[in-house]
Amino acid sequence: MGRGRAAGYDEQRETILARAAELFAQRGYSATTMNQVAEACGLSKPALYHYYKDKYALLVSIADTHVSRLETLVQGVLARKAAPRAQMRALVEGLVGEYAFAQHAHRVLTEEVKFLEPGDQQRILEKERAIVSGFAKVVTAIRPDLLATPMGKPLTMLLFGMINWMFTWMRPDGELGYEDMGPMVADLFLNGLSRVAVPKAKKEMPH
Amino acid sequence: MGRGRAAGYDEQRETILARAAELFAQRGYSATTMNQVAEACGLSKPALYHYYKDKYALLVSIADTHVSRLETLVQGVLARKAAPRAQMRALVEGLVGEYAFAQHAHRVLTEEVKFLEPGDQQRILEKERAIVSGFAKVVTAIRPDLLATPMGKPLTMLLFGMINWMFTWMRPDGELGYEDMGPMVADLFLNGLSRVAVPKAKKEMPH
DNA sequence: CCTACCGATCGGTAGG
DNA sequence: CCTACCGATCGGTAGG
Repeated sequence: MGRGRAAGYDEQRETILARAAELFAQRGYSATTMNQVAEACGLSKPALYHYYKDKYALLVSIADTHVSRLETLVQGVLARKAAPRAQMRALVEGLVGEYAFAQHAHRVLTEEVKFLEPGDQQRILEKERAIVSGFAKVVTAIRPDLLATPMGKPLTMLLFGMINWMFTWMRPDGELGYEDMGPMVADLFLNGLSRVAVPKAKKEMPH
Repeated sequence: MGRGRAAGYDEQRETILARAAELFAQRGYSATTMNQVAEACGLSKPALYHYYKDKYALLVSIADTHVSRLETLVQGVLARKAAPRAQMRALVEGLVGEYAFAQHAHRVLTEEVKFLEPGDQQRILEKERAIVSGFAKVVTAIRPDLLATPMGKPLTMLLFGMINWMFTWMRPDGELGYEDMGPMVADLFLNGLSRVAVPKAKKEMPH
């Protein structure tokens, strides 16, 4: 593709996005300068602006690309009908793998959403909600009794906490790699979930 | 106490710290302006600078105060000798309670550490490591067989993930409050931890 | 002399 | 694709 565009235009855009994601993840969106992005890409600042309209376009593109990949992954797992516990393992391992593949983009997605303008933020949070819903559906398939409680979503979010937090403390040279973590997380969560107590007489909301 | 200082000086400093923590948590350290901090405190900017040397002093003070409270809490629980599982419940519920009490400071501690200068960052990460160590000690007291594996610290960090991530999704008007979450997290983790599989023939590092 | 503050403006640097 | 800049806004401080 690229009639009218130099060969390598799209590749260059992807490279820029990856470098920008790394810088945004390390220093934060608002503390990263476009000079730093340009330098990391081996480009002059005007050259950088040839590929992306402005700094904000980089942020939106990183978040959009990543959250869409995650959503596709979740829909794919749910489409393959399987036992709930097997689906949960597939979801957890798939998500950990996706994050390992794009850990900088993932940290940007989780920590820099606050810099998105309302419209973009809403669109991306919508996709995040779809991802969480997919997980929550499997959680309540494993523990149908939780449907009568307000615990389904909180338990699902605890699972996301384990996974999302991994990328703040794991080091690539650590003893365990991402491929070890997926099963460990699934194990811990599934074993815990099976036995979580349902509080009796959980307060019904008055309205 | 205030020989030479006006009455209310220390109270004013605490108020400023709380307001700054809220702004830093919402907008990020580097995107928050000293004008915004001053305005949130009902002070002029020069008045604000009367209480804190500069913007950076606010960040260090927020992080230091909060991490020290957490460390004190953990040491206190460990000092009261009790059964490991009871200690774990006390740690989790204590930590969740501390976070609920200072959720803005907590988000600053977890998300804005990157803006600390190397010396300050090291001192604070040291305290964080002490906190994690306290938890890890109880984890291996519950599952002594994990001492022979590299899983003790990762499992502990999964627990921190559940707790730290709570503050990104819980809403004060949600169906469940922080007082409900502590027991739920402890339940999920303890039930899961008891049954986490130890992979056989875990790779020994060659050096 | 002190503190607690205000209106105005400084030197530097950001995105573009 | 570069040097050279701009409009604006930042953190921090002067005099009073």
